[in-house]
Amino acid sequence: MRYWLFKSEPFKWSWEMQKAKGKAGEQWDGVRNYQARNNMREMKLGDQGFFYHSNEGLEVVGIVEVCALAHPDSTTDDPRWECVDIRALKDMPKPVSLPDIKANPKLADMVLVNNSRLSVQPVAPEEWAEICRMGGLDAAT
DNA sequence: GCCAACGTTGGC
DNA sequence: GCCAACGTTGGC
Repeated sequence: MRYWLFKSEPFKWSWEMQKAKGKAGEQWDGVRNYQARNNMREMKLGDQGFFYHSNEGLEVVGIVEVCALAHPDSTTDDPRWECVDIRALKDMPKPVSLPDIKANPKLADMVLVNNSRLSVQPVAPEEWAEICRMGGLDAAT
């Protein structure tokens, strides 16, 4: 299983909205960036990801799970763009903020720190475990 | 609201 | 295929 990070502006698509979709989940549409799309193509069912609020909040607020493989993005006719479906799994007991992440030497290599503009990013297992720990989650569960 | 960083586009 | 111009993103 691999780990990812999904970034969204809460104005546009917030964690609350994602949770409201429940188990059915929702397609992660609107991505118009090749790197982000390629990341989504590599996702498998059951892969997990952080849900990060950009622009406002600037923190990891929850954990999601991939519940549909990459398929055409229904919000565009352009066949280049695809997206996966994700569903909310659980809240971060304690949201992990960007300053917290930047302040942690173990997370210095995170894509979030070094390429803040990429909206769908891979997360290394060690980084996943560290952020779960910071957020008050046992990484094993 | 500003500005830096990055990705994409298009002319040559 | 290169590179300048432009648009968008996102942190501050």
